[in-house]
Amino acid sequence: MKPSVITIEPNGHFCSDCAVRASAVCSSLDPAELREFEHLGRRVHFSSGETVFSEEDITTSFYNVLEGVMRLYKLLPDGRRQIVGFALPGDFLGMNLSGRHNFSADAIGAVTVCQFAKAPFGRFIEDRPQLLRRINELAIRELGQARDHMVLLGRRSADEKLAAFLLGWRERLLALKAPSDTVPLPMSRQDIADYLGLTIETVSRTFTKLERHGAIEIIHGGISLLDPARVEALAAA
Amino acid sequence: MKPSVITIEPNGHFCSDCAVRASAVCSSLDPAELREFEHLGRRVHFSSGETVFSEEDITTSFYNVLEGVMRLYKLLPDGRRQIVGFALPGDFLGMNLSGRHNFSADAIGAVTVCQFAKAPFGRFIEDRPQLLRRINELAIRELGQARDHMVLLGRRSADEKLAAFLLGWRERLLALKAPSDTVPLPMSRQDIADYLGLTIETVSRTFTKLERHGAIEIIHGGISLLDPARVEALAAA
DNA sequence: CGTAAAATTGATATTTCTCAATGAGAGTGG
DNA sequence: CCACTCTCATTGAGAAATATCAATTTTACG
Repeated sequence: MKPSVITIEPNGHFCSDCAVRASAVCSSLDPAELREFEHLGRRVHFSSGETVFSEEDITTSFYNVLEGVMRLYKLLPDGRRQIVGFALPGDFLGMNLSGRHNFSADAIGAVTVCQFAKAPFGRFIEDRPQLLRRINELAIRELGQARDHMVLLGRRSADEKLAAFLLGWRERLLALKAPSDTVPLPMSRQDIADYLGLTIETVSRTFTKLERHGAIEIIHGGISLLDPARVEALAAA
Repeated sequence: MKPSVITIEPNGHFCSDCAVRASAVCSSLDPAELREFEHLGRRVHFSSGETVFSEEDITTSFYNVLEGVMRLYKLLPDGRRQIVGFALPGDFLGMNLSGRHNFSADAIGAVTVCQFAKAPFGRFIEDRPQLLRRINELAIRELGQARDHMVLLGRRSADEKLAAFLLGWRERLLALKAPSDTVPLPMSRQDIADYLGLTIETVSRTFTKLERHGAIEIIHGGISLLDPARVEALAAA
Protein backbone atom coordinates (compact mmCIF):
# COMPACT_ATOMS: atom_id res chain seq x y z
CA MET A 1 0.00 0.00 0.00
CA LYS A 2 2.97 2.31 0.54
CA PRO A 3 4.42 3.92 -2.58
CA SER A 4 6.69 1.36 -4.08
CA VAL A 5 10.39 1.90 -3.79
CA ILE A 6 11.63 -0.03 -6.73
CA THR A 7 15.06 -1.54 -7.02
CA ILE A 8 16.10 -2.37 -10.53
CA GLU A 9 18.92 -4.85 -10.74
CA PRO A 10 21.46 -3.52 -13.18
CA ASN A 11 22.56 -6.68 -14.91
CA GLY A 12 23.92 -10.04 -14.09
CA HIS A 13 20.66 -11.94 -14.45
CA PHE A 14 20.14 -14.54 -17.06
CA CYS A 15 16.89 -16.21 -18.03
CA SER A 16 18.79 -19.42 -18.50
CA ASP A 17 19.32 -19.81 -14.77
CA CYS A 18 16.06 -18.24 -13.66
CA ALA A 19 14.21 -20.12 -10.95
CA VAL A 20 10.96 -20.21 -12.91
CA ARG A 21 12.57 -20.97 -16.28
CA ALA A 22 10.76 -24.31 -16.57
CA SER A 23 7.30 -23.31 -15.41
CA ALA A 24 6.69 -19.72 -16.44
CA VAL A 25 5.70 -18.22 -19.79
CA CYS A 26 9.32 -18.38 -20.87
CA SER A 27 9.31 -22.19 -20.81
CA SER A 28 8.00 -21.94 -24.36
CA LEU A 29 11.14 -20.23 -25.65
CA ASP A 30 14.23 -21.91 -27.06
CA PRO A 31 17.72 -20.85 -25.92
CA ALA A 32 18.20 -18.40 -28.80
CA GLU A 33 14.86 -16.71 -28.18
CA LEU A 34 15.59 -16.66 -24.49
CA ARG A 35 18.70 -14.56 -25.00
CA GLU A 36 16.64 -12.03 -26.89
CA PHE A 37 13.85 -12.22 -24.33
CA GLU A 38 16.35 -11.49 -21.57
CA HIS A 39 16.63 -7.89 -22.68
CA LEU A 40 12.90 -7.30 -22.30
CA GLY A 41 12.55 -8.13 -18.62
CA ARG A 42 13.90 -6.38 -15.55
CA ARG A 43 14.05 -7.89 -12.11
CA VAL A 44 12.22 -5.71 -9.64
CA HIS A 45 11.94 -6.21 -5.89
CA PHE A 46 9.02 -5.28 -3.72
CA SER A 47 8.94 -5.43 0.01
CA SER A 48 6.13 -6.68 2.19
CA GLY A 49 2.86 -4.86 1.69
CA GLU A 50 3.91 -2.88 -1.36
CA THR A 51 1.48 -2.60 -4.21
CA VAL A 52 2.79 -3.83 -7.55
CA PHE A 53 -0.16 -2.50 -9.52
CA SER A 54 -3.70 -1.34 -8.80
CA GLU A 55 -7.05 -2.09 -10.35
CA GLU A 56 -7.96 0.51 -12.97
CA ASP A 57 -4.33 1.51 -13.46
CA ILE A 58 -3.37 1.66 -17.09
CA THR A 59 -1.42 -1.47 -17.91
CA THR A 60 2.13 -0.52 -18.74
CA SER A 61 3.79 -3.79 -17.84
CA PHE A 62 3.32 -7.50 -17.50
CA TYR A 63 4.84 -9.39 -14.60
CA ASN A 64 6.29 -12.78 -14.10
CA VAL A 65 6.51 -13.71 -10.43
CA LEU A 66 9.99 -15.03 -9.59
CA GLU A 67 9.98 -15.17 -5.81
CA GLY A 68 7.48 -14.62 -3.03
CA VAL A 69 3.72 -14.46 -2.77
CA MET A 70 1.28 -11.79 -3.90
CA ARG A 71 -2.36 -11.20 -3.13
CA LEU A 72 -4.59 -10.32 -6.07
CA TYR A 73 -7.78 -8.58 -5.07
CA LYS A 74 -10.70 -6.41 -6.02
CA LEU A 75 -12.37 -3.82 -3.82
CA LEU A 76 -16.00 -2.72 -3.71
CA PRO A 77 -16.61 1.02 -3.38
CA ASP A 78 -17.40 0.64 0.32
CA GLY A 79 -14.11 -1.09 0.98
CA ARG A 80 -15.18 -4.72 1.04
CA ARG A 81 -12.36 -6.76 -0.43
CA GLN A 82 -12.34 -10.04 -2.30
CA ILE A 83 -9.01 -11.70 -2.87
CA VAL A 84 -9.33 -13.40 -6.25
CA GLY A 85 -6.11 -15.33 -5.94
CA PHE A 86 -2.61 -15.63 -4.58
CA ALA A 87 0.21 -15.44 -7.09
CA LEU A 88 3.28 -17.65 -6.71
CA PRO A 89 6.54 -17.98 -8.65
CA GLY A 90 5.83 -18.86 -12.26
CA ASP A 91 2.55 -16.95 -12.39
CA PHE A 92 2.12 -14.40 -15.12
CA LEU A 93 0.19 -11.22 -14.34
CA GLY A 94 -1.20 -8.29 -16.23
CA MET A 95 -3.10 -9.69 -19.21
CA ASN A 96 -6.32 -7.84 -19.92
CA LEU A 97 -8.40 -6.57 -22.79
CA SER A 98 -9.23 -3.09 -21.61
CA GLY A 99 -5.71 -1.75 -21.23
CA ARG A 100 -6.31 -1.45 -17.51
CA HIS A 101 -5.60 -3.92 -14.75
CA ASN A 102 -8.72 -5.58 -13.52
CA PHE A 103 -7.44 -6.29 -10.04
CA SER A 104 -4.79 -5.01 -7.65
CA ALA A 105 -1.69 -6.87 -6.58
CA ASP A 106 0.32 -6.50 -3.35
CA ALA A 107 3.43 -8.24 -2.16
CA ILE A 108 2.96 -10.55 0.85
CA GLY A 109 6.47 -10.59 2.23
CA ALA A 110 9.39 -9.86 -0.10
CA VAL A 111 8.64 -10.39 -3.78
CA THR A 112 10.75 -10.43 -6.90
CA VAL A 113 9.14 -10.09 -10.29
CA CYS A 114 10.39 -10.03 -13.82
CA GLN A 115 8.76 -6.95 -15.31
CA PHE A 116 8.15 -6.51 -19.04
CA ALA A 117 7.12 -3.28 -20.66
CA LYS A 118 3.86 -3.90 -22.47
CA ALA A 119 4.75 -2.70 -25.95
CA PRO A 120 8.03 -4.55 -26.52
CA PHE A 121 6.58 -7.66 -24.95
CA GLY A 122 3.61 -7.41 -27.31
CA ARG A 123 5.95 -7.08 -30.26
CA PHE A 124 8.00 -10.03 -29.11
CA ILE A 125 4.92 -12.25 -28.91
CA GLU A 126 3.81 -11.13 -32.34
CA ASP A 127 5.85 -13.67 -34.25
CA ARG A 128 6.19 -16.30 -31.55
CA PRO A 129 2.97 -18.27 -31.49
CA GLN A 130 4.38 -20.82 -29.07
CA LEU A 131 4.75 -18.05 -26.47
CA LEU A 132 1.18 -17.00 -27.14
CA ARG A 133 0.14 -20.62 -26.74
CA ARG A 134 1.92 -20.76 -23.40
CA ILE A 135 0.20 -17.59 -22.23
CA ASN A 136 -3.09 -19.08 -23.35
CA GLU A 137 -2.37 -22.23 -21.35
CA LEU A 138 -1.73 -20.19 -18.25
CA ALA A 139 -4.96 -18.25 -18.81
CA ILE A 140 -6.94 -21.46 -19.20
CA ARG A 141 -5.37 -22.90 -16.07
CA GLU A 142 -6.33 -19.78 -14.14
CA LEU A 143 -9.83 -19.91 -15.51
CA GLY A 144 -10.16 -23.45 -14.18
CA GLN A 145 -8.91 -22.31 -10.78
CA ALA A 146 -11.31 -19.38 -10.85
CA ARG A 147 -14.25 -21.72 -11.48
CA ASP A 148 -13.20 -24.01 -8.67
CA HIS A 149 -13.04 -21.01 -6.42
CA MET A 150 -16.55 -19.94 -7.41
CA VAL A 151 -17.80 -23.31 -6.20
CA LEU A 152 -16.01 -22.78 -2.92
CA LEU A 153 -17.37 -19.25 -2.48
CA GLY A 154 -20.92 -20.03 -3.50
CA ARG A 155 -21.56 -23.47 -2.13
CA ARG A 156 -19.25 -24.42 0.69
CA SER A 157 -19.53 -23.91 4.44
CA ALA A 158 -16.86 -22.11 6.45
CA ASP A 159 -15.29 -25.42 7.57
CA GLU A 160 -15.18 -26.73 4.03
CA LYS A 161 -13.76 -23.47 2.74
CA LEU A 162 -10.87 -23.48 5.15
CA ALA A 163 -10.14 -27.18 4.70
CA ALA A 164 -10.21 -26.84 0.91
CA PHE A 165 -8.00 -23.78 1.10
CA LEU A 166 -5.36 -25.50 3.22
CA LEU A 167 -5.24 -28.50 0.91
CA GLY A 168 -5.22 -26.41 -2.24
CA TRP A 169 -2.50 -24.15 -0.91
CA ARG A 170 -0.40 -27.13 0.12
CA GLU A 171 -0.92 -28.55 -3.36
CA ARG A 172 0.31 -25.38 -5.02
CA LEU A 173 3.39 -25.20 -2.82
CA LEU A 174 4.15 -28.80 -3.65
CA ALA A 175 4.98 -27.76 -7.18
CA LEU A 176 7.58 -25.35 -5.78
CA LYS A 177 9.04 -27.01 -2.71
CA ALA A 178 9.50 -30.47 -1.33
CA PRO A 179 6.26 -32.03 -0.13
CA SER A 180 5.65 -31.52 3.55
CA ASP A 181 2.85 -31.72 6.05
CA THR A 182 3.95 -28.37 7.36
CA VAL A 183 2.07 -25.76 5.36
CA PRO A 184 3.47 -22.23 5.55
CA LEU A 185 0.83 -19.52 5.46
CA PRO A 186 2.54 -16.23 4.69
CA MET A 187 -0.75 -14.39 4.32
CA SER A 188 -2.68 -12.92 7.26
CA ARG A 189 -5.93 -14.25 8.67
CA GLN A 190 -7.62 -11.26 7.09
CA ASP A 191 -6.22 -12.25 3.70
CA ILE A 192 -7.51 -15.78 4.16
CA ALA A 193 -10.90 -14.40 5.18
CA ASP A 194 -11.07 -12.15 2.13
CA TYR A 195 -10.07 -15.04 -0.08
CA LEU A 196 -12.72 -17.38 1.34
CA GLY A 197 -15.54 -14.87 1.59
CA LEU A 198 -15.59 -15.01 5.40
CA THR A 199 -14.75 -12.70 8.28
CA ILE A 200 -11.47 -12.87 10.13
CA GLU A 201 -13.27 -14.06 13.25
CA THR A 202 -14.86 -16.99 11.46
CA VAL A 203 -11.51 -17.96 9.96
CA SER A 204 -9.87 -17.81 13.35
CA ARG A 205 -12.60 -19.86 15.00
CA THR A 206 -12.45 -22.42 12.22
CA PHE A 207 -8.69 -22.80 12.61
CA THR A 208 -9.17 -23.34 16.31
CA LYS A 209 -11.91 -25.88 15.65
CA LEU A 210 -9.74 -27.83 13.22
CA GLU A 211 -6.98 -27.82 15.80
CA ARG A 212 -9.26 -28.97 18.62
CA HIS A 213 -10.40 -31.85 16.43
CA GLY A 214 -6.77 -32.87 15.95
CA ALA A 215 -6.83 -32.28 12.21
CA ILE A 216 -4.16 -29.57 12.22
CA GLU A 217 -1.77 -27.87 14.56
CA ILE A 218 -1.44 -24.10 14.37
CA ILE A 219 2.22 -23.21 14.31
CA HIS A 220 4.06 -19.99 13.85
CA GLY A 221 3.61 -18.79 10.27
CA GLY A 222 1.51 -21.70 9.19
CA ILE A 223 -0.04 -24.99 10.16
CA SER A 224 0.95 -28.57 10.45
CA LEU A 225 -1.36 -31.05 8.78
CA LEU A 226 -1.73 -33.71 11.47
CA ASP A 227 -4.54 -35.63 9.82
CA PRO A 228 -4.62 -34.93 6.08
CA ALA A 229 -7.34 -37.52 5.50
CA ARG A 230 -9.59 -35.81 7.99
CA VAL A 231 -9.02 -32.42 6.41
CA GLU A 232 -9.77 -33.90 3.01
CA ALA A 233 -13.01 -35.35 4.32
CA LEU A 234 -13.91 -31.94 5.72
CA ALA A 235 -13.18 -30.27 2.42
CA ALA A 236 -15.93 -32.47 0.96
CA ALA A 237 -14.30 -33.17 -2.39
CA MET B 1 -29.75 -34.21 -18.37
CA LYS B 2 -31.54 -36.58 -20.79
CA PRO B 3 -29.34 -38.33 -23.34
CA SER B 4 -28.89 -35.89 -26.13
CA VAL B 5 -30.72 -36.54 -29.36
CA ILE B 6 -28.47 -34.77 -31.79
CA THR B 7 -29.56 -33.39 -35.10
CA ILE B 8 -26.75 -32.71 -37.49
CA GLU B 9 -27.63 -30.32 -40.21
CA PRO B 10 -26.44 -31.81 -43.48
CA ASN B 11 -25.26 -28.76 -45.34
CA GLY B 12 -26.51 -25.43 -46.41
CA HIS B 13 -24.80 -23.42 -43.66
CA PHE B 14 -22.15 -20.92 -44.36
CA CYS B 15 -19.89 -19.23 -41.85
CA SER B 16 -20.16 -16.08 -43.94
CA ASP B 17 -23.77 -15.58 -42.92
CA CYS B 18 -23.50 -17.01 -39.44
CA ALA B 19 -25.19 -14.98 -36.73
CA VAL B 20 -22.08 -14.87 -34.56
CA ARG B 21 -19.62 -14.28 -37.40
CA ALA B 22 -18.56 -10.92 -36.02
CA SER B 23 -18.23 -11.76 -32.34
CA ALA B 24 -17.13 -15.38 -32.07
CA VAL B 25 -13.71 -16.98 -32.45
CA CYS B 26 -14.19 -16.94 -36.19
CA SER B 27 -14.14 -13.16 -36.31
CA SER B 28 -10.37 -13.49 -36.54
CA LEU B 29 -10.51 -15.36 -39.86
CA ASP B 30 -10.43 -13.83 -43.32
CA PRO B 31 -12.91 -14.95 -46.02
CA ALA B 32 -10.53 -17.52 -47.50
CA GLU B 33 -9.78 -19.08 -44.14
CA LEU B 34 -13.45 -19.00 -43.31
CA ARG B 35 -14.29 -21.22 -46.26
CA GLU B 36 -11.80 -23.76 -45.03
CA PHE B 37 -13.00 -23.40 -41.46
CA GLU B 38 -16.55 -24.06 -42.60
CA HIS B 39 -15.75 -27.72 -43.16
CA LEU B 40 -14.60 -28.19 -39.57
CA GLY B 41 -17.80 -27.19 -37.82
CA ARG B 42 -21.19 -28.85 -37.70
CA ARG B 43 -24.35 -27.22 -36.51
CA VAL B 44 -25.92 -29.25 -33.75
CA HIS B 45 -29.22 -28.60 -32.02
CA PHE B 46 -30.04 -29.35 -28.43
CA SER B 47 -33.43 -29.07 -26.86
CA SER B 48 -34.25 -27.65 -23.47
CA GLY B 49 -32.54 -29.39 -20.61
CA GLU B 50 -30.22 -31.52 -22.71
CA THR B 51 -26.63 -31.84 -21.63
CA VAL B 52 -24.08 -30.79 -24.23
CA PHE B 53 -21.12 -32.11 -22.26
CA SER B 54 -20.39 -33.14 -18.71
CA GLU B 55 -17.60 -32.37 -16.31
CA GLU B 56 -14.90 -35.03 -16.42
CA ASP B 57 -15.95 -36.17 -19.90
CA ILE B 58 -13.02 -36.49 -22.23
CA THR B 59 -12.99 -33.44 -24.46
CA THR B 60 -13.68 -34.54 -28.01
CA SER B 61 -15.08 -31.26 -29.29
CA PHE B 62 -15.11 -27.53 -28.89
CA TYR B 63 -18.32 -25.56 -29.18
CA ASN B 64 -19.27 -22.20 -30.45
CA VAL B 65 -22.70 -21.14 -29.20
CA LEU B 66 -24.84 -19.89 -32.10
CA GLU B 67 -28.29 -19.58 -30.57
CA GLY B 68 -29.84 -19.94 -27.15
CA VAL B 69 -28.55 -19.99 -23.60
CA MET B 70 -26.61 -22.64 -21.72
CA ARG B 71 -25.85 -23.11 -18.05
CA LEU B 72 -22.30 -24.05 -17.17
CA TYR B 73 -21.95 -25.66 -13.77
CA LYS B 74 -19.96 -27.77 -11.40
CA LEU B 75 -21.38 -30.23 -8.88
CA LEU B 76 -20.05 -31.19 -5.48
CA PRO B 77 -20.20 -34.92 -4.62
CA ASP B 78 -23.26 -34.35 -2.42
CA GLY B 79 -25.15 -32.67 -5.25
CA ARG B 80 -24.69 -29.02 -4.39
CA ARG B 81 -24.42 -27.13 -7.63
CA GLN B 82 -22.62 -23.94 -8.55
CA ILE B 83 -23.40 -22.40 -11.90
CA VAL B 84 -20.13 -20.83 -13.04
CA GLY B 85 -21.65 -18.96 -15.94
CA PHE B 86 -24.32 -18.73 -18.60
CA ALA B 87 -23.16 -19.10 -22.19
CA LEU B 88 -24.69 -16.97 -24.93
CA PRO B 89 -24.23 -16.80 -28.71
CA GLY B 90 -20.62 -16.05 -29.55
CA ASP B 91 -19.22 -17.88 -26.52
CA PHE B 92 -16.61 -20.53 -27.12
CA LEU B 93 -16.63 -23.62 -24.91
CA GLY B 94 -14.43 -26.58 -24.28
CA MET B 95 -10.90 -25.26 -23.82
CA ASN B 96 -9.00 -27.04 -21.09
CA LEU B 97 -5.56 -28.36 -20.31
CA SER B 98 -6.40 -31.76 -18.90
CA GLY B 99 -8.20 -33.19 -21.90
CA ARG B 100 -11.37 -33.33 -19.82
CA HIS B 101 -14.12 -30.77 -19.47
CA ASN B 102 -13.92 -28.96 -16.18
CA PHE B 103 -17.60 -28.14 -15.99
CA SER B 104 -20.90 -29.39 -17.39
CA ALA B 105 -23.08 -27.58 -19.88
CA ASP B 106 -26.86 -27.87 -20.38
CA ALA B 107 -29.17 -26.19 -22.83
CA ILE B 108 -31.66 -23.74 -21.28
CA GLY B 109 -34.33 -23.72 -23.95
CA ALA B 110 -33.39 -24.65 -27.52
CA VAL B 111 -29.73 -24.25 -28.34
CA THR B 112 -27.72 -24.39 -31.53
CA VAL B 113 -23.98 -24.81 -31.39
CA CYS B 114 -21.26 -25.05 -33.96
CA GLN B 115 -19.32 -28.14 -32.96
CA PHE B 116 -15.67 -28.72 -33.88
CA ALA B 117 -13.87 -31.99 -33.46
CA LYS B 118 -10.89 -31.35 -31.23
CA ALA B 119 -8.09 -32.72 -33.42
CA PRO B 120 -8.86 -30.98 -36.73
CA PHE B 121 -9.61 -27.76 -34.89
CA GLY B 122 -6.27 -28.02 -33.12
CA ARG B 123 -4.53 -28.54 -36.43
CA PHE B 124 -6.34 -25.60 -37.99
CA ILE B 125 -5.20 -23.29 -35.17
CA GLU B 126 -1.64 -24.52 -35.49
CA ASP B 127 -0.67 -22.11 -38.23
CA ARG B 128 -3.20 -19.38 -37.56
CA PRO B 129 -1.91 -17.31 -34.68
CA GLN B 130 -4.63 -14.73 -35.10
CA LEU B 131 -7.22 -17.41 -34.27
CA LEU B 132 -5.19 -18.38 -31.23
CA ARG B 133 -5.03 -14.72 -30.28
CA ARG B 134 -8.81 -14.51 -30.57
CA ILE B 135 -9.26 -17.57 -28.38
CA ASN B 136 -6.88 -16.03 -25.90
CA GLU B 137 -8.91 -12.83 -25.88
CA LEU B 138 -12.07 -14.76 -25.13
CA ALA B 139 -10.30 -16.63 -22.32
CA ILE B 140 -9.05 -13.39 -20.81
CA ARG B 141 -12.51 -11.87 -21.04
CA GLU B 142 -13.97 -14.87 -19.25
CA LEU B 143 -11.29 -14.69 -16.61
CA GLY B 144 -12.29 -11.11 -15.92
CA GLN B 145 -15.93 -12.12 -15.64
CA ALA B 146 -14.97 -14.99 -13.35
CA ARG B 147 -13.13 -12.61 -11.03
CA ASP B 148 -16.07 -10.23 -10.94
CA HIS B 149 -18.26 -13.15 -10.07
CA MET B 150 -15.97 -14.15 -7.21
CA VAL B 151 -16.48 -10.70 -5.72
CA LEU B 152 -20.22 -11.15 -6.01
CA LEU B 153 -20.17 -14.61 -4.44
CA GLY B 154 -17.78 -13.77 -1.65
CA ARG B 155 -18.67 -10.25 -0.66
CA ARG B 156 -22.17 -9.25 -1.67
CA SER B 157 -25.51 -9.60 0.10
CA ALA B 158 -28.47 -11.39 -1.44
CA ASP B 159 -30.04 -8.09 -2.55
CA GLU B 160 -26.82 -6.93 -4.14
CA LYS B 161 -26.31 -10.27 -5.81
CA LEU B 162 -29.69 -10.26 -7.48
CA ALA B 163 -29.48 -6.61 -8.50
CA ALA B 164 -26.00 -7.09 -9.94
CA PHE B 165 -27.15 -10.21 -11.75
CA LEU B 166 -30.11 -8.47 -13.38
CA LEU B 167 -27.97 -5.57 -14.57
CA GLY B 168 -25.16 -7.80 -15.76
CA TRP B 169 -27.53 -10.07 -17.60
CA ARG B 170 -29.23 -7.13 -19.25
CA GLU B 171 -25.81 -5.83 -20.23
CA ARG B 172 -24.86 -9.09 -21.87
CA LEU B 173 -28.13 -9.28 -23.79
CA LEU B 174 -27.59 -5.74 -24.97
CA ALA B 175 -24.71 -6.94 -27.12
CA LEU B 176 -27.10 -9.37 -28.82
CA LYS B 177 -30.46 -7.63 -28.99
CA ALA B 178 -31.82 -4.15 -28.99
CA PRO B 179 -31.56 -2.44 -25.60
CA SER B 180 -34.70 -2.79 -23.55
CA ASP B 181 -35.85 -2.40 -19.99
CA THR B 182 -37.57 -5.73 -20.34
CA VAL B 183 -35.06 -8.36 -19.32
CA PRO B 184 -35.89 -11.92 -20.38
CA LEU B 185 -34.80 -14.56 -17.88
CA PRO B 186 -34.86 -17.92 -19.60
CA MET B 187 -33.25 -19.68 -16.65
CA SER B 188 -35.19 -20.99 -13.66
CA ARG B 189 -35.13 -19.50 -10.18
CA GLN B 190 -33.07 -22.50 -9.13
CA ASP B 191 -30.52 -21.68 -11.82
CA ILE B 192 -30.33 -18.10 -10.60
CA ALA B 193 -29.92 -19.33 -7.02
CA ASP B 194 -27.12 -21.69 -8.01
CA TYR B 195 -25.44 -18.91 -9.95
CA LEU B 196 -25.60 -16.46 -7.06
CA GLY B 197 -24.76 -18.87 -4.27
CA LEU B 198 -28.22 -18.57 -2.69
CA THR B 199 -31.26 -20.79 -2.17
CA ILE B 200 -34.26 -20.65 -4.44
CA GLU B 201 -36.37 -19.27 -1.58
CA THR B 202 -34.02 -16.37 -0.99
CA VAL B 203 -33.99 -15.58 -4.71
CA SER B 204 -37.76 -15.66 -4.84
CA ARG B 205 -38.12 -13.43 -1.77
CA THR B 206 -35.58 -11.00 -3.14
CA PHE B 207 -37.42 -10.73 -6.46
CA THR B 208 -40.62 -10.03 -4.54
CA LYS B 209 -38.84 -7.44 -2.42
CA LEU B 210 -37.44 -5.64 -5.46
CA GLU B 211 -40.91 -5.64 -6.96
CA ARG B 212 -42.56 -4.31 -3.79
CA HIS B 213 -40.03 -1.48 -3.76
CA GLY B 214 -41.05 -0.61 -7.30
CA ALA B 215 -37.60 -1.32 -8.73
CA ILE B 216 -38.72 -4.11 -11.03
CA GLU B 217 -41.87 -5.80 -12.20
CA ILE B 218 -41.92 -9.58 -12.42
CA ILE B 219 -43.35 -10.54 -15.77
CA HIS B 220 -43.78 -13.80 -17.57
CA GLY B 221 -40.34 -15.19 -18.45
CA GLY B 222 -38.42 -12.26 -17.09
CA ILE B 223 -38.62 -8.90 -15.43
CA SER B 224 -39.20 -5.33 -16.38
CA LEU B 225 -36.68 -2.83 -15.03
CA LEU B 226 -38.93 -0.07 -13.74
CA ASP B 227 -36.23 1.84 -11.92
CA PRO B 228 -32.80 1.02 -13.32
CA ALA B 229 -31.11 3.67 -11.18
CA ARG B 230 -32.52 2.14 -8.05
CA VAL B 231 -31.38 -1.33 -9.05
CA GLU B 232 -27.94 0.03 -9.81
CA ALA B 233 -27.78 1.62 -6.38
CA LEU B 234 -28.78 -1.70 -4.84
CA ALA B 235 -26.09 -3.52 -6.79
CA ALA B 236 -23.59 -1.30 -4.95
CA ALA B 237 -21.08 -0.80 -7.76
C1' DC C 1 -58.94 -30.70 -17.31
C1' DG C 2 -55.73 -32.84 -14.28
C1' DT C 3 -51.32 -33.59 -12.75
C1' DA C 4 -46.57 -32.35 -12.09
C1' DA C 5 -43.12 -28.96 -11.72
C1' DA C 6 -41.82 -24.34 -10.46
C1' DA C 7 -42.37 -20.38 -7.69
C1' DT C 8 -43.93 -18.05 -3.75
C1' DT C 9 -44.77 -17.36 1.08
C1' DG C 10 -44.47 -18.29 6.05
C1' DA C 11 -42.36 -20.00 10.37
C1' DT C 12 -38.30 -21.44 12.42
C1' DA C 13 -33.41 -22.93 12.62
C1' DT C 14 -28.65 -22.29 11.70
C1' DT C 15 -24.71 -20.19 10.21
C1' DT C 16 -22.01 -16.53 9.97
C1' DC C 17 -21.42 -11.73 11.09
C1' DT C 18 -20.87 -7.88 14.24
C1' DC C 19 -19.35 -5.77 18.21
C1' DA C 20 -16.44 -5.96 22.12
C1' DA C 21 -12.83 -7.59 24.97
C1' DT C 22 -8.66 -10.04 25.66
C1' DG C 23 -4.27 -12.18 24.45
C1' DA C 24 0.10 -12.87 21.94
C1' DG C 25 4.09 -11.55 19.25
C1' DA C 26 7.26 -7.99 16.95
C1' DG C 27 9.59 -3.98 17.06
C1' DT C 28 11.12 0.41 19.64
C1' DG C 29 13.24 3.31 22.69
C1' DG C 30 14.52 4.06 27.36
C1' DC D 1 16.98 -6.05 28.90
C1' DC D 2 12.53 -4.61 29.73
C1' DA D 3 8.29 -1.98 29.53
C1' DC D 4 5.46 -0.01 25.86
C1' DT D 5 2.89 0.02 21.97
C1' DC D 6 1.06 -1.64 17.78
C1' DT D 7 -0.77 -4.97 15.06
C1' DC D 8 -2.68 -9.31 14.53
C1' DA D 9 -5.17 -13.16 16.28
C1' DT D 10 -8.34 -15.26 19.34
C1' DT D 11 -12.49 -15.69 22.03
C1' DG D 12 -17.20 -14.59 23.64
C1' DA D 13 -22.00 -12.88 23.41
C1' DG D 14 -25.63 -11.36 20.82
C1' DA D 15 -27.62 -9.89 16.19
C1' DA D 16 -28.57 -10.49 11.48
C1' DA D 17 -28.78 -12.73 7.23
C1' DT D 18 -29.82 -16.64 4.91
C1' DA D 19 -31.05 -21.55 5.00
C1' DT D 20 -34.34 -25.06 6.00
C1' DC D 21 -38.74 -27.11 6.38
C1' DA D 22 -43.46 -26.92 5.19
C1' DA D 23 -47.55 -25.29 2.98
C1' DT D 24 -49.78 -22.98 -0.83
C1' DT D 25 -50.21 -20.98 -5.22
C1' DT D 26 -49.12 -20.56 -9.96
C1' DT D 27 -47.69 -22.18 -14.27
C1' DA D 28 -46.59 -25.69 -17.68
C1' DC D 29 -47.87 -29.68 -20.12
C1' DG D 30 -49.93 -33.97 -21.61
